[in-house]
Amino acid sequence: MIEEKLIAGVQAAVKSLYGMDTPAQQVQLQKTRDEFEGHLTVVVFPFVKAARKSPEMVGNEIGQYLVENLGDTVAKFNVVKGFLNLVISDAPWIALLNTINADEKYGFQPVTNKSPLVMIEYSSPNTNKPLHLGHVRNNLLGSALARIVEANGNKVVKTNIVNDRGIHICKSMLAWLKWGNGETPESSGKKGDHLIGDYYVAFDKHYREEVKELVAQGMDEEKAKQEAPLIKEAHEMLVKWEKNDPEVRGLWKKMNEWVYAGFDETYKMMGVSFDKIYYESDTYLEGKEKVIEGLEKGLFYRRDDGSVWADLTGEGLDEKLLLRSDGTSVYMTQDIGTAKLRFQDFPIDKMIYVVGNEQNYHFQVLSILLDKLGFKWGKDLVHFSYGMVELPNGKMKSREGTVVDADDLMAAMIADAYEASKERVKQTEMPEDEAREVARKVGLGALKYFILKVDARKNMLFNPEESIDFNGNTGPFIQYTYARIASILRKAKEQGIETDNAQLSTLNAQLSVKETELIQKLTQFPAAVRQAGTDYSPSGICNYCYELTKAFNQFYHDFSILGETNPELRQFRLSLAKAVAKVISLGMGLLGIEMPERM
RNA sequence: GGUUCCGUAGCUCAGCUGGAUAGAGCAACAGCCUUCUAAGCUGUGGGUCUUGGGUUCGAAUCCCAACGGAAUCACCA
Repeated sequence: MIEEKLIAGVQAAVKSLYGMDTPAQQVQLQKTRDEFEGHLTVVVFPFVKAARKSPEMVGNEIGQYLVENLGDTVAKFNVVKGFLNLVISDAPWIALLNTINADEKYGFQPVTNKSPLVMIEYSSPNTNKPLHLGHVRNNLLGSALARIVEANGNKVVKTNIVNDRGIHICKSMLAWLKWGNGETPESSGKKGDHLIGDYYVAFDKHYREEVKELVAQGMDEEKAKQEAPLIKEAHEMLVKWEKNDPEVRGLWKKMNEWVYAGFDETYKMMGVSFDKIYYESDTYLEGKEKVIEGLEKGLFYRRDDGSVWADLTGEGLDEKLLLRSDGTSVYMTQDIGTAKLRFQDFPIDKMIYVVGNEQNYHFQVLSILLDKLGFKWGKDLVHFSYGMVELPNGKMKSREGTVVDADDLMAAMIADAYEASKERVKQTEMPEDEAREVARKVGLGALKYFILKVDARKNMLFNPEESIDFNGNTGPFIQYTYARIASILRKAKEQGIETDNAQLSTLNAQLSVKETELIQKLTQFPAAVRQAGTDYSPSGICNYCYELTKAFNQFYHDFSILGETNPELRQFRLSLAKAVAKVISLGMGLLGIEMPERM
């Protein structure tokens, strides 16, 4: 509101002073740097040529004009080099604070029937092992993105494509048959996904021993990998699965159910959910049809051996296989099939795939193919490509036992948070169940913030030796600030001070710089949400929340809220604190981070 | 080799639609709890923004090249 007014004011000033018409975009309005006095700064360089005066003179003339014509908004100004710094008067800030407090969903765009429908795919696990840290990054990014996109006024459908078929599942099944002795999640007390993961590992171990033995007998290693009895057996199982062999299918179904039950627990703890889940066993045949259709339309071509290809050399890419010579599907074909089903189920306007950056090429190709096949959203599909989580020694490797398990990690974070809270000197007496609940919020908050604050594109480092911090630029720092405000609001209520929907009018006191700048920070929230939506950037929300929190803590340190003797000023500060708590909670809520009322 | 991404303080990271003297956190050191929660606040030290060119009033930010790192280029998924 203030900014629009100022931009119009500068336009009018330039027109009146120098006779020049200025497009609004050319008026550069930015936040004044901390070392100068002011809230907003106009960069005057663009007007210097037309004015034929020095930047300082131009700044002074425009500043003077603004004070004279926008006196209710611009209190005073100063000019440093080519920068015109404007001090905004108190009244507009108080009005803004009122609007923030009046709007429960401040900064969010409403979703209506006319809103575009955005489908977001994330998670996409294999059913042969439990989720690890890499999946955690995927899930947190995906679910945060879904909330951010929704907050920007889109209908969102969260989807998950589960890779439930293929040779990897057969490996687990085979190992379970051979060495499982009928072990179930109930009999062993293990989570289903961990149980299946253990058999996958067991398969791998025995298989490698077999290969080693064959090599020792003089067989070529490549050949040994194909000829090892275990892998041959697994392949036979896969063939049976594809032929719908009742026994294999029965076992497959049973073991997948165990895995899903395990995943559900993990998802629930992580706080992620889906509106629609697809299974590759349902979609992998669908793509074939689409490819044949494309073949008939002349989009693709068939080679002599019967395989089907897309020629993408015109797009600067290679040729891509779509159907093997034996007629079976490849990965790309499955994704086409999944797209087909999804489009039947939902009127998709935009599709976002949250998938690691190792698949950049795949999605480049998929976009072109879907476009050729007539999916209106194919061309503009978004591959939200994120970097790997690396350990100090490089990637996680299951063979070396360096995989960071999602369940273990979350449990460890919660335990750490619990300990940290016990160690605190000023620990208020808290019932045990509340202490556990707070530890859950704080532990998970630390983990989520740690992962989401990093630019998604970048590879990030996780050191299992060092526990994730609870101090500094962290989730708990922000949660702590929220809890402090909650505590103040509780105390205010106890003292009979009204904190609900108190609309402030002009105060009988002058606001401090820290106070007006805090309101200014609050007014930047809608822009932060918008920016995060257009950039697909959860980390932008983290940055914003951190800056806001830091600004509040400085204010909190310097000023007393309940101790303020001027009742109007006290009311204002309560109102300000309340708005900060709300915006923190909305922002962190977009990231899936919960706020504790005390900690 | 082709393509894409990354390179900012000892470490982990912001800042990148061009604007003022490049910022946080961690780690180190020095302060602040009889006062609304010290998971906080304040201060000190720490930089050739990988390098070299270019564009311009102005470049960490845009362009080109080099160097370093990562991913990918399967009848695997």
